[in-house]
Amino acid sequence: MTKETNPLIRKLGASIRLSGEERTVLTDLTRTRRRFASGKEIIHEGDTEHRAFVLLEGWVSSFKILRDGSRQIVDFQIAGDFIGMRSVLLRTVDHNVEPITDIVAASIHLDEVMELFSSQPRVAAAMMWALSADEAIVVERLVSVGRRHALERVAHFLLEMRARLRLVGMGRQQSFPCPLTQYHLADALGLSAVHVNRVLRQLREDTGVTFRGGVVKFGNIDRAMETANCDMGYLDHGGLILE
Amino acid sequence: MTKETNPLIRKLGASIRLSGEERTVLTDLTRTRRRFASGKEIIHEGDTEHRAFVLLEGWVSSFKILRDGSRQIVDFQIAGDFIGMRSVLLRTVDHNVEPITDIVAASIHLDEVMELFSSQPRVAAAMMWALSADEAIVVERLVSVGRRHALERVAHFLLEMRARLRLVGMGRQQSFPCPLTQYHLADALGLSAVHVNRVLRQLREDTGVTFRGGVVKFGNIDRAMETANCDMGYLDHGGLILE
DNA sequence: CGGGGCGTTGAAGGAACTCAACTCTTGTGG
DNA sequence: CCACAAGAGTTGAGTTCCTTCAACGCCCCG
Repeated sequence: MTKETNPLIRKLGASIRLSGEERTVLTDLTRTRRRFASGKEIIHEGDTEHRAFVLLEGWVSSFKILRDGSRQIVDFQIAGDFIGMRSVLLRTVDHNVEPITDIVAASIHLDEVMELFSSQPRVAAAMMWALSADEAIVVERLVSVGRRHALERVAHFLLEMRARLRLVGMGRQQSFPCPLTQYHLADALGLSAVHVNRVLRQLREDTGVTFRGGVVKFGNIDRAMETANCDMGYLDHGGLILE
Repeated sequence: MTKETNPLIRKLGASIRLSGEERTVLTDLTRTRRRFASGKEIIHEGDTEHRAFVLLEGWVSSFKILRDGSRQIVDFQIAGDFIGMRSVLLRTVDHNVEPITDIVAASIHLDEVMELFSSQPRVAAAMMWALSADEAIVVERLVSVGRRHALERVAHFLLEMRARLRLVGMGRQQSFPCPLTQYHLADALGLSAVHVNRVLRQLREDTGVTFRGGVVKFGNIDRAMETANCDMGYLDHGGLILE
């Protein structure tokens, strides 16, 4: 088997063993590719036209804006992740999506997905599995923001991104590329940017983690894990239960 | 049409117009009923045996426990809500579920749901719609915990529960039954119980909202809405987009 | 070379927490 | 029927974590 370059296939392949036909279906599904520039919102809260995508390259953030202008980032998406699926069945879109980098995404049509459920139930189940895993990430973020201290929150987040990226073959054991700013961290973790900065410094001093120049490096993974006070179990779902 | 008493049918009926046959299917799905006592966990984190339910009577909480013993409640479920669906496709269950009151629930088997997708695609879509709406609630809670002050958070939460209960025909314009304690509020909203108590007092003085004796009463809904700084749009999904 | 985005640091203030004591209610068993 | 315990709610005092405000440095790009 050649090394898989389609990140969706790579990701779903982690949950079930995909047949040749199933790979073809997924390849077809991600055929209509489109580029979007960083910083230009592709989905807006309140839209009635629903758009869903599979992200193939780059990073995006999904977020909500409050009346007072503050922002809560719900999650970041990386290659292989779905975008906008959560509200695709609802009347109006309930969040915004903005590329953090320039991205390549494949647009998904609701009809295609519905069709998939009857023609390719295994693939559909694998999609549901991936969406469940995405939801688990949001839930874990809620736990972080609700009950963890800033230091734990940041350490936990960086380890989470490391694990997610490795799942789609990006990043290494001790580091990963990361286009986020400290403002992104702040808005994702319910902190102020100033405090994120201070916490990053402490994290650097304590565990050798650096967040600079678009790269996150871990000096000592174990110490970072300890600081995060977490085992990342919710990310390693170990394949779809159907298999 | 007689007044619907099955809360699942009532809820899904809000998203699509259900045919007689579809109602029958849903009635069958919720036929195997079981009682559980309050306080006795019915789903545990780490379980490999997966159980999903539809809640028919009572309230439950879904939560995670951290190493230090603190608890983050992810969401409460009320009549008509699904329980445990999020991790039903994952290898291990990633959260705990505990009845807050004595409950009646119908257990759902994965096979039945899979079957539903091929035999009753409209019903399946309605189920997905409901699960999307549930996820929207979790996302909105993340926004609350991340970016709203305690007073807004509590006001917002009480208004949210009011809206959810009305959707399944429980509670009134100005009040609803609520078996939660201040500790539940605290753990759901990322606050301490002591602070919840103070905030409830302020809310009572400001807007006439009372939280006592198992009942929440709103003195002045509009002022409460103002305090919550929110429009509840994410709850009113106005039916499935397919229709 | 000037501006803007991002990062860094200090100082001061505030929102929420912890600790601790006390009250109120409820249920239960003597 | 009362005593008592356990759970829930209330309040005060002191503390901590995090925020806000403000200033400044860096670096890249137009």
